[in-house]
Amino acid sequence: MSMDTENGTRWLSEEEQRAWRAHLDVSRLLMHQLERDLQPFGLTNNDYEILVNLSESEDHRMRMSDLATATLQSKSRLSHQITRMENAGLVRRENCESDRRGLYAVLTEHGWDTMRQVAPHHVASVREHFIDLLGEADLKSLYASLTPVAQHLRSLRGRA
Amino acid sequence: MSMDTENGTRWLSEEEQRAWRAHLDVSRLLMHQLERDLQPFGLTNNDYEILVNLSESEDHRMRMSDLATATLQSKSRLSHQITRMENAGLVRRENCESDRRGLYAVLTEHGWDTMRQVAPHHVASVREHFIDLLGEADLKSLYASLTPVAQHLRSLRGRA
DNA sequence: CTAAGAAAGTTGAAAGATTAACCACTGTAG
DNA sequence: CTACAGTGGTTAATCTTTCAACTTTCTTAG
Repeated sequence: MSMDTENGTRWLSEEEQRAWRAHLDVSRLLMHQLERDLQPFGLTNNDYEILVNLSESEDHRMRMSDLATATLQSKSRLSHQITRMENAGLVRRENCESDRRGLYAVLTEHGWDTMRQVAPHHVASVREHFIDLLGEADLKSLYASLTPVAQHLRSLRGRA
Repeated sequence: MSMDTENGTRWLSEEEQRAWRAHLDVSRLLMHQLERDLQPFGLTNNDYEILVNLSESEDHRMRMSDLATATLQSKSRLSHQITRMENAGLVRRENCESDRRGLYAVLTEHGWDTMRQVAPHHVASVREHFIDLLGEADLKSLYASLTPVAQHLRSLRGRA
C-alpha cells in the first residue's frame, strides 16, 4: 500500500492521524470528566468500577484475581485499592473456603447503598458526555469497529 | 424516548452498554500496550507525547502553559514531568524574554535524536494495535463520531 | 508421598499524580 | 503611578500506582 519515507516507516495518513487523535483525546477527556462527576460522592473511577463489578456478581462478592482481571488491574494495585475501600467501609475481605490462598472482596451494606445512590448519576454522566452525543448508527459502528481491537489487545496482555 | 425504571433513570440499553464498554476497554488496553512498547526505549507515554509536541513546534520549544494545555495535563503535573525529562537530558528549560514569568521547554539534541529513533517504532505500534485493525470506513466514522464528543468535553474543561 | 513449580494474594519502597499553597511578574482600573 | 486581580509556574504534602520480593497454599510429576 503506502511506504512513505526512506527508512520504510509507514507513517499515518491524515485520515489515520485524525481518527487516532480523536480516540486518544476522547479517551482522556472522558475519563477525566467522569472522575470529576463522581467526585462529589467521594468516589474515584476505580472505586466505582469495583462497586459495579461486585454489585453485578452473585452474592455481591468476587475473588480478588477475578476482580483484578475484570478491571484490568494488577494484583498488587487491586490489593491496595481494596484496602482503601475497606477503610472507607465500602467492601470487606472474606476468605474462601474452597481455596485457602484465596480471598473474596465483598460489598458491604454501605457499599451497596452507595452504589444504588451513585449509579443513576453516573449513568447520566456517561450519557451526557458520550452516549447521547452519538447516534444509533455511531454506536453500532463504534462497537463493531472496536470489538476486534479489544480482542486483539486482550489476547496480548499477560505475555512476556 | 426510553424511561426505564421507577426513579426515572435512563439506564443504558444493551447496545449502548456494548459500545460504551468497547470504548472503555480499548482505551485502557491500548494505552497499556503502547506504554509497554515504549518501555524498551526508556520512555513513558507521557514522555513521548511531550517529545512529539516539542518536535512539531517552531524551534523545538513550547511555553509550559501551552504544553500543559496541548497534553491535557495540569501545570503541576507538567512541571514535575519536565523536571524528570530534564534530568534524563531530553529537554531543558529556558526563560522567556518577552514575559519574565514564563519558561520554555526546549528539546535537547538528545531529545531530538531519541524522538527520531523512537517515532517509527511507536507508529508501528499504533498501527499494529489500532489503525491497521480498522478499515477505512471504520476510521472515517470513528473520526466523525468522536469529534463532537471531544469538542463537547473540551468545552467543559476548566469550569468550576 | 514428596518435592518442585505455579497460583493467590500481600507488602514496602520507589516513582508518579494530585492538591493546595505559594512566589514572581503582568496588565489594568482608577 | 499604584494597587490589585490575574497569569505562569513551582513546591511540599499527600495519595496512588508500579515493581520486585515474599508467604502461603495448591497441583502435579515422579
